[in-house]
Amino acid sequence: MAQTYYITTPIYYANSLPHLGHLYTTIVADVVNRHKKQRGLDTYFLTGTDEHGINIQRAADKAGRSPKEQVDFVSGELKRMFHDFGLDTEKGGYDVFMRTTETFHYEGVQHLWVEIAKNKTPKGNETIYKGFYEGWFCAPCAEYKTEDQYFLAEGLEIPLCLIHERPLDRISEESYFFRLSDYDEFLIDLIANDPKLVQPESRRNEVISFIKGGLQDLSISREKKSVSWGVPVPDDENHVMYVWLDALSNYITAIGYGNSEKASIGFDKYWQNVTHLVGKDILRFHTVYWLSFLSAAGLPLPKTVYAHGMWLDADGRKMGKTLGNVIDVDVLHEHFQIDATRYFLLREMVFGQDGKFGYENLIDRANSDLASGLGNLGSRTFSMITKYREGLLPSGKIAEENYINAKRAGINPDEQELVSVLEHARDEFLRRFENFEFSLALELIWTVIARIDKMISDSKPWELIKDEKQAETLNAVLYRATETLRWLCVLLYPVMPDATKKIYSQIGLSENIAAIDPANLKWGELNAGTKIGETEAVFPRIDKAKVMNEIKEQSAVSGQQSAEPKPEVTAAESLPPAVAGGLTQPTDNTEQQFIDIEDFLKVELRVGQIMVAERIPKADKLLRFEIDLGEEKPRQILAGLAEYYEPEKLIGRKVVVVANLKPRKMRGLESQGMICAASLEEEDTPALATFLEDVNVGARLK
RNA sequence: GCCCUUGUAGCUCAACGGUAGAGCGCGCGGCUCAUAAUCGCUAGGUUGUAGGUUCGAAUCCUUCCGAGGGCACCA
Repeated sequence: MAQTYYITTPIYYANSLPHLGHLYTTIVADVVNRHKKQRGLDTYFLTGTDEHGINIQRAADKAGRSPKEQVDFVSGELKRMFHDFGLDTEKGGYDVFMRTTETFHYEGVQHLWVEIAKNKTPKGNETIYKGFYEGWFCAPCAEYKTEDQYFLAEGLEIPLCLIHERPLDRISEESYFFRLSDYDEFLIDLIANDPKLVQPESRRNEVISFIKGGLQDLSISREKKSVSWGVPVPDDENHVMYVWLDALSNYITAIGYGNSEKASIGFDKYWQNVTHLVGKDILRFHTVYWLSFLSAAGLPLPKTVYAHGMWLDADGRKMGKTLGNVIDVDVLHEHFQIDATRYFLLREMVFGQDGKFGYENLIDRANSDLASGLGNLGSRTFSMITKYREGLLPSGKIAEENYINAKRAGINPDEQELVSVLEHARDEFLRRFENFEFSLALELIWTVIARIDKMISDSKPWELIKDEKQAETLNAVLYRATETLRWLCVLLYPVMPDATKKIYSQIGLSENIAAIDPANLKWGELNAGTKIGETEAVFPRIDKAKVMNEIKEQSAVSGQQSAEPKPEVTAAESLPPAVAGGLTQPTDNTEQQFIDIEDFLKVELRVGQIMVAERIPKADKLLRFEIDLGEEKPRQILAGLAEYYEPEKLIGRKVVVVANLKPRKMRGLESQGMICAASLEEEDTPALATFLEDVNVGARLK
């Protein structure tokens, strides 16, 4: 019976639309999955969406949908993207698109809860207990605030909400807790003793030092009255499970843990050898929490949790809407071959580190490595076979009496030298692949390509053809090039399934390379006499200037569009909250409050022009502005925009300023007002309020 | 604020105590089978800064400057 291999991407949170990050993780998982299948393993590949929680409710409310409609929409969009990029089941991609709103998952995760509750922690305590979750709560936001979401004003003890700048309430609610604090020693032993478990090493060290800092018990439920969109806690109708327990357990429920619907997939079979791919931002949850949960339930642990890095723009900055440096997956799909994108993603990023992604870099890679490199090697080889040998692959054997001629042409009569090189490259490639060193593995393959190119250039087949005595030398060159290409197709198949299949069939072969184990490749198995198939460019050269222009025009257009509010969102938002609230919005804490015109007029909004904008040393978020409001001198105003805007680019811009806001000190600097900006989601880039018409500095808004 | 990582040729990175390398890009030359592809050659770095340890430092230690990351209930 074949060994099994189970690989997962995170299930993506269904509150935002698909982006490059989703695509990247899923492509890597797909590559690994195809590779393991080639190696003969019985694999299972999971991706999907995480569909519960307060943020889903909010996203749904904002879009005027029910939570179910919201998650159906987002998971549909994600599936569409995966389909576009050939990652779906029909194309040999994922085996299951998991959704946490499915009934079998409810069953499974409830079963898991009960199993955990039955057991004791490593220190002999109850694993789950009832207590109170206490935190700083902002009523207008209707949520608990974490440390980075509030600030302490000078002289005050009660923190203020960063959004509303009003005091938070200290409140508590009943909650079930998982006794995570009992798992610190267990986790440290586990992670420190198994270097493969948490990778890469730098992240592993971070996780260990985090655990050493001490673990707090984890709240794993919320009262139904505050969060209703979730899996009910077994035997307590007042609670639903809170995010992580629900989300993480998808990896086991999807293959049949605790439910009968998926039992046939085989929990016992696949759960014995698991690899989780995650983004570095959620590594902790997949190690500290997940390993503890599993252990508490008496279940086997995954073999590897690998955290990959983030894609930055070509200049190394985070991608964001305001900077306009987001890589648009639809643009990728429209302008680039899927396989070129796959190759780029694996070749350009050292897996585990951050990487830079620019369309220009992608084009350069595609042109130099794929078109000029692999593609051209195929093209020149097949063309020579067609021209010189009527399209039939000659034998690579050189008779002894011709050795001298071969040597004269710079060709080693003994092909064993090349075979050793190739075998070594293959073994090394596989080793690097096992270690998730994709970029190194691919780099190595390209040294082989260079070697064959050099063999051709050195032996000059176009001259060999003129000399009858060199017929066998020429044959050997052609055979060696073609046989090497066959090997490369098999090796590169997981990364570029489509292109390698094409090249393979251009060689004239028809087996399914998805099922050929590269470890079993043997030199010489390519038969002489093979008829070269139809040849056309597998990697067409990309006209850089042209494509870059098209992309620029396109993003200019879509930029304008996204500056306009999307109709569906607008419609929903313009409804009174009571109507837009949907099914689950609790009405108690969203009391509708109207203000009088007098109230509004108390707020002095004025047009200001930014004269100076600069970063503040050691402050991640704050920018310091000097803004001309038509007063004697410009005002100093601080605003938390540093993550979203380049200060230099803001100079000269006219903005809306709250002019009579009580001055306040931040980082030792006094802020004399506030700049108005709009954002839908909290993590959205705030858009600065501005004017289409020319307007005088100091003008009042009313 | 505390902790960690990092700063090497135009770009991406390698060398991790012993005369600084590769790929891409640039320049020149050769070749024509090939997707203006390919082959060869050249150029270009006092290895962020200032000290120290050592026979010898990009590599170890310290200072400073710059960049990135981690410091939990948000998936």
